[in-house]
Amino acid sequence: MGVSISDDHIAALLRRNQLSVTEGRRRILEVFMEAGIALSHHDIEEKTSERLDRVTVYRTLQTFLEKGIMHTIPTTDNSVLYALCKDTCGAGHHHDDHVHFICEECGTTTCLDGLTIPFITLPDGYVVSQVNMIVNGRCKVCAA
Amino acid sequence: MGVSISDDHIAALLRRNQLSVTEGRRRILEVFMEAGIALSHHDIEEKTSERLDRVTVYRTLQTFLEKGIMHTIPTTDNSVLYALCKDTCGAGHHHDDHVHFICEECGTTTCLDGLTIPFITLPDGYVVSQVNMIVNGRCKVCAA
DNA sequence: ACGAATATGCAACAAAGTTGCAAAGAATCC
DNA sequence: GGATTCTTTGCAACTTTGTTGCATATTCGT
Repeated sequence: MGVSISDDHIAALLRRNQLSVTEGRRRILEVFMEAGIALSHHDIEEKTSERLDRVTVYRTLQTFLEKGIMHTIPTTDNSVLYALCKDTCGAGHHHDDHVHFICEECGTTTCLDGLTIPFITLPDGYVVSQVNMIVNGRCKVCAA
Repeated sequence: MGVSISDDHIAALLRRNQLSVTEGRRRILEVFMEAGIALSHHDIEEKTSERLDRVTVYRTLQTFLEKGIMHTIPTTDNSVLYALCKDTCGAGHHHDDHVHFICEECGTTTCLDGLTIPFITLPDGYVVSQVNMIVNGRCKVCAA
């Protein structure tokens, strides 16, 4: 089996973050890149089952979060969503300042990368480290 | 045991929302009013255990959400948080447009009622129904 | 105070997430 | 390229979280 260009890209991404290149990590990153939207743990399990153990998926996502390869997206219901970070994100410094959109109809969550979260001023004494903005509604496809 | 003023207030709140006044509902609302901050299901179980069944807590919170007595707050980790709505909220029309603050140090989540979420314009085709804004950082007490 | 309607607790279950450990797989060094 | 070392994976067992059906208890209207 040959290694395609995007496989190389994935391998490079992993090595850049001091992670060994394994089949499981490759597969999970592929799933995210193909999907292009934010995915829940459950989504990932479905798309990789018969290949990866539940526990492996948990641990891999945890690792990706720590390395800053992915970030989580808060949702109004219980589910935690994971999404790939832009290349400009590193382990320490996240540039995760874009708006997230969750469609009530089709359920997909997209990163609105072009839309920066507006700056807000908190009451005295509060120190801000991260701001999240989640918009619920109907997406381009469903609202049409 | 006499009925205090705040008990009366709680009873009135329940009746206003077409809910019968029960010991469990009273207790849960009391817990929230005493706490003054957003609580997870787990928090509530702890503070009401020996009195209320797990299932009752789940069902009561669900009911409060439906009636608009409470709202949920999204968090970057898994947990779902519940908070009392302002009196101006009703079942249909939520005025839940304030910023939520989660302290990384003490873990408390507060509703910054005075801080309204700034208006944003989404790309063409998107229909907005709700906007959430969650700020992570250090609260007044912990940052001092 | 009585009867209808609703809420509660229990039990059993389903789903989600965690931990320890042995085996398999990657990376390193020669 | 092959052995060694370190990391990752899968399995099993478990904890936590959330759900459902049903009998009992509680609330509310009259």
